Amino acid sequence: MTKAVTLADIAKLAGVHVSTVSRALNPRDTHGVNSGQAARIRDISEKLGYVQNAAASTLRTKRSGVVGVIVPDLTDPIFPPIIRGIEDFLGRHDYFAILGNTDGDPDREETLVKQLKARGVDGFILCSIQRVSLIAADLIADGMPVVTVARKLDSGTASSVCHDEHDGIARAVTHMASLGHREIAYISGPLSVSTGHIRLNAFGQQRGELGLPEDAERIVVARSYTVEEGERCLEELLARDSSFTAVVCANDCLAIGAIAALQRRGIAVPGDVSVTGFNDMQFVERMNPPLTTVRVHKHEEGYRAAELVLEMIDTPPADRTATHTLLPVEFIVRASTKPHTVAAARLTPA
Amino acid sequence: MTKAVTLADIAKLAGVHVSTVSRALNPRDTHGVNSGQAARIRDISEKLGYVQNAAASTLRTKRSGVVGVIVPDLTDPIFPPIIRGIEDFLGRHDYFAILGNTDGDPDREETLVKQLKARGVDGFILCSIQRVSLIAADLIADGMPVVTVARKLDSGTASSVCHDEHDGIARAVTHMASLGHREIAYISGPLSVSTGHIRLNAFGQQRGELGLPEDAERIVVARSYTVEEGERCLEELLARDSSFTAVVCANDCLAIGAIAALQRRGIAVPGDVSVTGFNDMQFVERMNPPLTTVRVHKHEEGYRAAELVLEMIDTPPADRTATHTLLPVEFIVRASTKPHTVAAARLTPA
DNA sequence: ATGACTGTGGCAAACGATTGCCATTTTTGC
DNA sequence: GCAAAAATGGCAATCGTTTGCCACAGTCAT
Repeated sequence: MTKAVTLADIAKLAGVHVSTVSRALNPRDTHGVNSGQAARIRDISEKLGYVQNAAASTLRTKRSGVVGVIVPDLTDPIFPPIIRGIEDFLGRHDYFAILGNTDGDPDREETLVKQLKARGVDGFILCSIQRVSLIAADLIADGMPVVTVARKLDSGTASSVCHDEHDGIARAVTHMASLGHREIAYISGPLSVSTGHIRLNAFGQQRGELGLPEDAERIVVARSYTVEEGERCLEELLARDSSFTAVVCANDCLAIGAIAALQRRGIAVPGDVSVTGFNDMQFVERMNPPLTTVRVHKHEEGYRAAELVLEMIDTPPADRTATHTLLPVEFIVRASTKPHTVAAARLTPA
Repeated sequence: MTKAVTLADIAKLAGVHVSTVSRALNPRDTHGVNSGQAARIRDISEKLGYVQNAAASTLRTKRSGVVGVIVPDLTDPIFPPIIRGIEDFLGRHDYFAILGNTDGDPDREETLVKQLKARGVDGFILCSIQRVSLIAADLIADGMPVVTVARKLDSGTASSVCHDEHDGIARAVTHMASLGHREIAYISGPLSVSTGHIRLNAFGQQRGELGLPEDAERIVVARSYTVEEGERCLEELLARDSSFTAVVCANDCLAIGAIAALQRRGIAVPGDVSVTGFNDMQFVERMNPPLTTVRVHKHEEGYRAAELVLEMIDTPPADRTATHTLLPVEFIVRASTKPHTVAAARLTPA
């Protein structure tokens, strides 16, 4: 393993003290170095292929250039684009991300946060957080920069970057109504996370505003945002009452599960029942049927979140103020929804 | 920001020297500490909530507990499960991964490697590497542990974890042949990466072994593993000669693109042309039509790769020996392939 | 011309953990 | 019971950077 070039090596070659080299190489240092001298030093450093030893620098400055990113599960297709956005912004500023998966387990999340803190991360981006989180509260109380992405804290104490989920769901409901559907079911996400909560509220409110019949039986809450839960919830819905002609789902995975369950029972989508999702995950436009859904801008969401943490890192804790960014959504009509017809209203389970 | 507990804090409380504390807390240290004393120290450490300062430890030991993982693009659906596998193994051993995206650009890869080295990563897992790579060679020559995953070096100098791609393609070709297809086209991946090279060879060989007609016109090489390239390659194929009844694709994205191009021209899949993919990405079973493909075990692939790097890290460079793991594949028949019929053989572009 | 100031450089002390070496005590072997 | 060896603990150096402070010029204002 070739030994790395250090400041001392450069100093010796340049015939100056290491502190001078450090200053010449570090533009942030207010202590001046003769510009000719500085140029010469930078030259030598370049020639030797110097790269700063991150560990030493971190030890001294307490700045690691790393932010911790915690997600429930990287393999959930919603996260890769968000993370990519985060990494793209961080990379532009010589920062890196360290990733952790919680699988939705708050204990695991706590361990992860502790480990990442020990590793000296400069801030956290949390995609895993529930509406109320002791972990996040502690982190913030400790002066650690924290931003939540795609989710937010009820308390609003952490900066967040989310989408206008209320608008997204409202548009889905309006779309269904404009297609003539009146009996609209809803598969909600878990209410312990902001997305579940906000979207369910939005559904209820928009249904009211459009004067659609209210029926608590037609709302079922999933335990997680998964295809399996989508299937289970749809079965539950059917078990309760099968007179709905449309199902609005709190996200794409739930919608995919719902569609699978419907199709398995011989109920055509959108022939008999229309379904919408939320997120516009990759490839949902190629599914059978192509999914009508709410498009969110995942890359930008992550990018903005990274921007926010880096800003916070450069702001003393006392001067920080939580900002809540709401990105606009788009509504994408594809083939999983169609106008309501009387014939279709008679569901005919196989 | 609450000040972190250090060894010195514990030492003061325990009335011993910091070196003793360090040894008591570090099971690897051969220098013994009286077990009663050690227990007492561990107790105090526990009570104070001590967590080791990673920067200091890294600086001293040159071990960071971080491995660099470099992928072309995290949002390519093949990578998240692999990375998850990597992280799962690393996490079990108190290691973390730092991720970098190259977007297939070797320059970007080089920069990334340099930055990660400066950050003191203990090893690299490369998913981005081409068949011949100066970067990888340098890294290895430098004594850095390197394992490539889902790809390998022609030189074989880096350990690798891959799937039996030859078998995968052979099975796809055999499947097509057993369905009665004889005019089989192939959309290859870029030949600069091992997957492209190996799979193309496998196609040629298996086609020969089954006594199928050979026709160089029916092979087209994609510039990247993307849906767009799949579409372009299929158009190219059609432009050359449209008498094929089956298309074997080097991966799922290419297959999805090929199917899209076919469908856009009014050619039914699998009615007129059968198509296979490779990888069995998430959700391809729900596409239209559900994709017949070769399943690879992505999580395990990553998991094994992580296992390998950690082993290498614990082995002095001189004692290391490159190992090449070949995981078995499964062939999954779904609905994008069907028996060849004479009627279907007449392609009728819309 | 003198004192204050600015520009530039060096010195040395951190940061926190690890580890080779020495010193002491205890244990062991004979 | 004695020498040799093992066990245990402390000391101090070290990893590579950063930064507060001091020192020495040369510059400027008075």
